[in-house]
Amino acid sequence: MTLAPDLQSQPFAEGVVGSRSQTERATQLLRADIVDGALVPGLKLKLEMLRDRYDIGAAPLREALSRLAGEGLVIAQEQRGFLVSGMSIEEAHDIGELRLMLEIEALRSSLRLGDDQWQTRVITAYHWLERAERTASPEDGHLNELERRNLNFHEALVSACDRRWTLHLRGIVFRQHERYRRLSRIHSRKNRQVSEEHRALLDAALERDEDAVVAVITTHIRRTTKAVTDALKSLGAESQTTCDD
Amino acid sequence: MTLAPDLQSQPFAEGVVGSRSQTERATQLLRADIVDGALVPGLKLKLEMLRDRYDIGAAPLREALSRLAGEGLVIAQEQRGFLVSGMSIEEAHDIGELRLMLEIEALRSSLRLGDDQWQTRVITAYHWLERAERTASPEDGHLNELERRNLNFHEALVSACDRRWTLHLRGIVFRQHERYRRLSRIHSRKNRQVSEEHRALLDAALERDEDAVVAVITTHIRRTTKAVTDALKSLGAESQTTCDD
DNA sequence: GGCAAAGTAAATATCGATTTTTTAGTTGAC
DNA sequence: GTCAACTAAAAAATCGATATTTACTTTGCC
Repeated sequence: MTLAPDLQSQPFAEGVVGSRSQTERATQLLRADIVDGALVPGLKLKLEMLRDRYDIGAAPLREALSRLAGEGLVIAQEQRGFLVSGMSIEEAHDIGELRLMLEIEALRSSLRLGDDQWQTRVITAYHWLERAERTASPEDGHLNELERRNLNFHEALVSACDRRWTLHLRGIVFRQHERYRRLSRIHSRKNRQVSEEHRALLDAALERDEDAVVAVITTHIRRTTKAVTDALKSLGAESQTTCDD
Repeated sequence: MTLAPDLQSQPFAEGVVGSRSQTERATQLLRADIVDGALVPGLKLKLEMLRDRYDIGAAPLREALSRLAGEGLVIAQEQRGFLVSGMSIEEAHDIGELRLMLEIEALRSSLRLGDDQWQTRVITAYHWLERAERTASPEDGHLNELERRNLNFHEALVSACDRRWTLHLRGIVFRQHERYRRLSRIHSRKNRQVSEEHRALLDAALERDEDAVVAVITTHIRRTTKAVTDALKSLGAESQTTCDD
């Protein structure tokens, strides 16, 4: 069965705000703002407010919100509008484990199927990330850039996986995980370890050593998740709400 | 037919078609029609057609479709409307394995946390299902009823799980899996084995024997998935498309 | 003063009409 | 005959206005 021709290849997929449709634009903007915390967990998403913020009409906004509700970033409350889905320590843990499971599946498949192009994508993405990791600055724009390149690298690693549903769910969970990472600004610290893990990931991937990759990714994700829950605990910052209506 | 006694505990309070909002109604109707195959894979979902079919305006329909796109049942094509997401042998396999993974996680958690109420729910749901399984008839309405009670039973089993995201993803995948089961009418056959597995599942669950439950559910899901892919192979019926934008 | 009912303001949900884009069909030049 | 530019019809996306529903505030009663 033919693969989607145009969707995969490009490393720098997201962020294309130049979409022709308002709905698409709204979806991307909202997603970005929720993931990076500009729209805080539990916040009521009033249509008028969003209309002002993005200069997009109510209809496309509602469609975008519905879409995000399907992904679980937003909660749709019957007759009472939408709100940013909550975050909690328990969910952080849940998400972390799911991310690990899905990432492992996707990586295994990708390592088996990856061809030369894949290899090139991985190497390119790694160097791009590595460059950003070296210049550690707690500045905000840089943090965004780092997160973007991190996404890009992990995406490249699994980009040869042919299991569409695994990738789909992985995408949903990855975004949630990123949201938690960002909430608990764990970036500047431990950068050393994380960088080393990325390097190890690259090496093991290029060797097609599945077990090694799994071992590294497990440490990598578990460490991150641990840091997130620790940060949340000390923050005491929580909110509730389910991930579905 | 009166519905399940208490559908609360879990995130997915389905089945309530009497919702006040058109969007909710549309979401449920569309979901049901896609899962049971009334709207076939790959079908273009034209707004006018849906308006006639459900007597619901375009705006709520579009919102419902966006929601389903987030869940992966529907594909949203920029500026070219929506279509029912495709089905293929490869995806059947992918979905099957994901369902297994997620079901295991949810079951483990549920078994540990389940209280008396949970036990009651499980037993009730089992008997309800068992009654339908006994009267095997290939008639259509009965098939729907069977699938409904099957859903109800499995939902009851995991209903004590407190991992919201696991449940959310499990829900998405369960629906897809059901869709495949239905596409390849594997119901009437093998009913014997399936029924036995349900019984084994019940017993092991009430014993809180995690490993036994995992063993049974593994056989159960793998068998089902195998039957689905076999049926698809002989059917030769496939269609493509990705599950993400 | 506290509580409940009524009324007002705010926000959501939905419709109908308009604009834009895509798809299909046709014509005409090479 | 093939391809491309143009045109007409269809469909999708979006806006603006209206109808509902919810949230808030005031008022009247005990």
